[in-house]
Amino acid sequence: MQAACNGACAVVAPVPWFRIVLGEPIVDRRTKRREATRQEIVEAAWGLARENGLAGVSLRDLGKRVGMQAPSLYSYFPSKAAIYDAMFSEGTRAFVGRLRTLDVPRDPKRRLLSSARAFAQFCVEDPVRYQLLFQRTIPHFEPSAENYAAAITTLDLGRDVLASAGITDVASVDLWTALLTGIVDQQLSNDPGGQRWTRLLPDAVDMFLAHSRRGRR
Amino acid sequence: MQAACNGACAVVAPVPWFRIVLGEPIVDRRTKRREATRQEIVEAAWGLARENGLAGVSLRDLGKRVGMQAPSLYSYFPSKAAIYDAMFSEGTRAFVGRLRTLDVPRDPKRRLLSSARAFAQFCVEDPVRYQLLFQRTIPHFEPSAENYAAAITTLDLGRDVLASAGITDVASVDLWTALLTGIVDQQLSNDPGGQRWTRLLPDAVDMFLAHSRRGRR
DNA sequence: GTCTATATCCAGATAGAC
DNA sequence: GTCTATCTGGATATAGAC
Repeated sequence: MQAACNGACAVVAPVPWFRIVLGEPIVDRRTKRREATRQEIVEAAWGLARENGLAGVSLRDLGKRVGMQAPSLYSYFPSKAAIYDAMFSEGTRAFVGRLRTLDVPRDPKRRLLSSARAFAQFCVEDPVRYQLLFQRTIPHFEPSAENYAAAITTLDLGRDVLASAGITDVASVDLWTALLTGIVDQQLSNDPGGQRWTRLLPDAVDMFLAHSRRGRR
Repeated sequence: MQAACNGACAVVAPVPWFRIVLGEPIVDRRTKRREATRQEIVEAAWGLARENGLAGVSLRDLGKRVGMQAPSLYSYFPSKAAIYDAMFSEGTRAFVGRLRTLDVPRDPKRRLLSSARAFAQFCVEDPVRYQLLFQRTIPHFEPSAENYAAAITTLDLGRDVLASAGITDVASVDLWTALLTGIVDQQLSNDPGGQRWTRLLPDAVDMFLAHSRRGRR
């Protein structure tokens, strides 16, 4: 394939930008292969992060894991931050995908509990992903503007669930996010792998709804 | 005792351990001076940590700040971890000191709110200290066994406050810690310097007490 | 105790041959 | 695209003179 396309078409991209924007499949074999390798690198990075922590991902180890030398990674990503960014992007996509599979019960209480469980489950099942997406603890990395924006709109979905239960005032929403993230955080840091805190979710929903209803009387 | 005094008096300890434990003043001039320098180093380390993050404390910078070359620090601490440990120890001492200044209202609700406010205030006023003491996010550091034990017994004081309000079951205690730490965490990460979440504390206490009382009927 | 000099190790990133 | 070799800079820690 290299031989069939020497010289010119290495420079000129055969796929116009609007086809990418419209989400059409990228047919060019080389681009496809390249994308597959990028994906492979990102997955290896996740593996390393789970083993050594997010900050423990080095390009040397990463190269070793995908079977190439560290500098070769720069053919696929312009910097290490770009790799983190790709991970971040993949994480938010996974989160959106998870939300889509969620059934939406009629009863507000069930609905709130359902979404809370989904969120907690998503966080707890992959602490490193949680750390990258929701905590901002990694030394010199911040997600790119577009990725960050995507994450924000994603988190607004949680607000919508509350709104559908008739809860819209800022104080209540803030109280709910504090309660939910507090449960997740305690679970992850004090009983990783268990469910000492996540099992309190139904209790938490009861408590919260009773209180916010009382406040609205 | 070796363990209770690592670093400072590791080589020659002119002061018997029980005098330290009893809190008697250390009279030896050399030891006194040495202790003062150690304290100076620890304070400089806090300053650096507040500016560059906990992981951003390097021995080079630290030496520069206290006016000595980096290797000279090893005359005062056997390792960088020992410096973190001294910071950790100082942090827990500050926390205990804070708790002591706390008035203890008769009314359980006021008492709970009072302790919650004290905890939140302590965390929020120095995020780096909070990170070192209560989150365990710093790369290769874990507090020494004794320091960790001290911190644990300290945190048990929070449990005692709940017990004095008649709340002793694990689920309720866990729910309370999740709620409290969730508020602090949201405050620190989403509105640093403000009080968007901490001002919800009275609300949170109301909600929690109403729910736990209902559960005990 | 403090210094200089250095050891050792690791990181991300670049240059240029092939 | 991938490699080797290297640059640059950072870290903790040690050796030994003074």
